[in-house]
Parts: sequence; C-alpha cells; structure tokens
Amino acid sequence: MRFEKGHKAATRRHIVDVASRRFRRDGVSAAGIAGIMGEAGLTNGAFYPHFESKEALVREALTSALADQQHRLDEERTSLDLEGAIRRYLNRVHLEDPAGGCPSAALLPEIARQPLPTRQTYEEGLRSYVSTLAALLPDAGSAASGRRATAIFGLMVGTLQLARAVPDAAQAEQILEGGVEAALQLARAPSS
Amino acid sequence: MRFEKGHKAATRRHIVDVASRRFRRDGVSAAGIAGIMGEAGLTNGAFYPHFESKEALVREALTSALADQQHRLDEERTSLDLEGAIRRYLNRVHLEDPAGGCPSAALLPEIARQPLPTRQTYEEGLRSYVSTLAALLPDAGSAASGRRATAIFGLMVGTLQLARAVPDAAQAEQILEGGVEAALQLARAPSS
DNA sequence: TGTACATCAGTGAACGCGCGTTCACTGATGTAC
DNA sequence: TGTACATCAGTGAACGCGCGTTCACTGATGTAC
Repeated sequence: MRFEKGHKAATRRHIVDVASRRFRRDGVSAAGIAGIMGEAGLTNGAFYPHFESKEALVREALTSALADQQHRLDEERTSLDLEGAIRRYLNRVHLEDPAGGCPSAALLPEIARQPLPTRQTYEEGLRSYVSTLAALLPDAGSAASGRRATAIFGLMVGTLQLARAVPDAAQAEQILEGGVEAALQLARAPSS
Repeated sequence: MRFEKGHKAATRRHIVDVASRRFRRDGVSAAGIAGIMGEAGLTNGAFYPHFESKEALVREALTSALADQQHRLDEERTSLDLEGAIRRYLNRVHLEDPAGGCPSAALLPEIARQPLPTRQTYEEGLRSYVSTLAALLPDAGSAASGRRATAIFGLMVGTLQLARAVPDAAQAEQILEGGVEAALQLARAPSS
C-alpha cells in the first residue's frame, strides 16, 4: 500500500482522539500504549514515529480534550445562557460519558501529578475556559467575576466527580441537582 | 524472633496507614504493593497473610483515610465554626499534603472507576462527612441543608484539585481564596 | 520503457522492568508428654 | 528437666503478564537515469 498526502497527519490525529477518550475513561496511568494503538487499528510499533513518548501523547490528548470542551462552551454561549451551560455540565448524559466529557472531572488529581509541561498545558486550557465562563456571569468584566467563575467551575467539577463515584443512581441525580442550584446561586449573587 | 500479642494486628494497621498515604500521593493504580510493603519495612511476601488482594487493601486504606478526615472534622466542630472548617480545607497546608489530606481531593475520579464494594465504602464515608458538615450550616436540620452541604463539599473538593493542578503557586492561592469566599456564600444563603 | 534505488507508514518481535500473586521455607517461641 | 513437635509472622525467590520502548524489516509507491 501507499499513502495519500496527509495520511500520516490523519493517523496521528486519530491516535490522539482515541487516547484522549481512553485516558478519561481509564485514567492516564491505567491506559496503555498497546491498548490505545489497538483501538486505533494499529500495532504497538507505529506509536513512536508519531510521538516521542507516552508523556508527549498525554500532553496532546489533554490539549485536545480541553479544546473540545472549550469549543462546546463557545457554542453554548451563543445558543444557551449560563444556566443552560451549567445544566449541560451537571447532567446525566455527561455523568455517564466520562470518556467524552470534561477532562478535569475525569483526571484532575492525576493531572496534578503530571510533569510540569503537562500541568502548564492544563493551566492554559483552564484559564481560557474559566474566562469564557466569566463572560457569562451577570457582572462579567468585574474584577471578581474571574475568581467567582473559577469557584463555579470547581463546584461543577467536584460535584460531577461526587455523582460519578456514588454507586446509587438516585443519589447521584440528587447531587447533580444540588450542584446546579448552588452554581446558580453563586452565579447570581455578586459577592459583597 | 517471636512476636508479642497484637503484633500482627499492629503490623496490619501500619500497612494500611502507609498504603493510605501512598494511594493519595501517587494514585491507586500507580501505587504498588512492593513499594507499600517496602515503606512499611516488610518484604513483598508478607502482604498476603494480611490482605486478600490489592483491591481489599484499597478498600481498607480508603476507609481509614475517610475515618481520619471525619475525625478531623468532628474535632473542628467543637473548636471551630463552619468558616474555620472551610479554611482548614481550602488551605496551603492541605494543598501541599495530598498524602495526608482529603481522599476525595486526591482520588475521586479513580474511586469512581473502582469495583462496587469500594464505591460503597466511599459512599458511606461521604454520607457521614456531609451530614456532619450539614450540621454546621445555619439552617441545620432543614431538608435543604444536606443537599447544600454536598454542594459545598463538591466545591471544596473541586477547588482544591484545581489549585493543586495549577503550576503557579500564586494562582493556586487565588483559587483557594475564591473557593473560601464562594463556600461561605453558599453556607450563609439558605436557598430560596 | 525498463530498472535500480529512495521514501515512508506501518509491522511485529524483542528488550528490560515492575506489576500482583504464590509458595516453599526460616527461625523464634510455645506446648505436650 | 528434656525433647519433639506445632505455631506463626515474615522472607525471598519465582510465576505469568503487561508495561513503555526499540529496531530490523516489509511492501507499496515515487524518482533517477
């Protein structure tokens, strides 16, 4: 076989997509190269012509997942209000799809254990996401809005994680609802 | 050598203590039996007379970490108010000590991937912690207080995780402060 | 037009290593008679 | 009082396995002359 132009770049993107889902589903340290390459329809050895190391793939997969999330929020910004965005996040569909969902909810404690370059990648994605969220707040632009957007995002991440960990589905639903209420309260009440 | 009475039980507790810290520091899947046993001053083979499997140890270590956290909150309840408890959690000391700190902040996404018995163990510890937290709220005892205590805990967990992941120490501090503010706002404002 | 060679994405076996787990054994003490 | 045996916490080597990584190779196509 011979490959059309752009084939290698497309394969590379495909590997990143598969990895990004696997990392979120299984965790970074539990997801292996062989499993990722197999799911991408390739063999072990094809990995290293594309990436320098697993760490490099983690960085790219994280960047990709953060960009996806940012993209989703950007779209919601035109079609939904803040409440809509919060409800899209603290939601049964999102709860049941860690692999396709927010990388922070799936991976935050593990990200904190990654080498510096990976954490810097994360910080950038977080900053961008939070500032988009801040723009949706009633007091957008104020000094306090960025800080409160961060707290709201922390609430969303922690709440989704709690709901996912709890084995009882009804209790998980309760947790999500309580999270929505609290997030809205924070959004509506500019701090003193 | 021969062992005084209670020696084996003491060794077992020591293994659980070491494991509990290692899991929180490195993650469950990244922490190995050999490393845990080595830090406990024992060899590999001494593990299985004490525990059925790694999974069983995870369960016990999680129980132990949850109980420690509960115990700390119980103590704070008599010496501090709610704000004090929140500030003890969203705090630089806690930020820098994942191994000795809240198991939810260190492990939540990984707990969500554990087998059912482990998640049930977690759910029990969570329920107990949250109801202690609810008792500190101004509207303690009301139907809404439990739900809001959960949201406040979600906020604390997510915020601490964010602060730990971010490489810049000053930004981490900002995140913690924003989390304290938001948590207090939620605590003070009984929902409509 | 034909042939020799370069290119290049991917194959698949192998590397050393650490994982969770098993097991025959050690050696100090207690107990039976 | 002495001796044979049971008890028991822990040792340390080994098991099969999957990890991240390396590397000689394949085979289809493009290029040189």
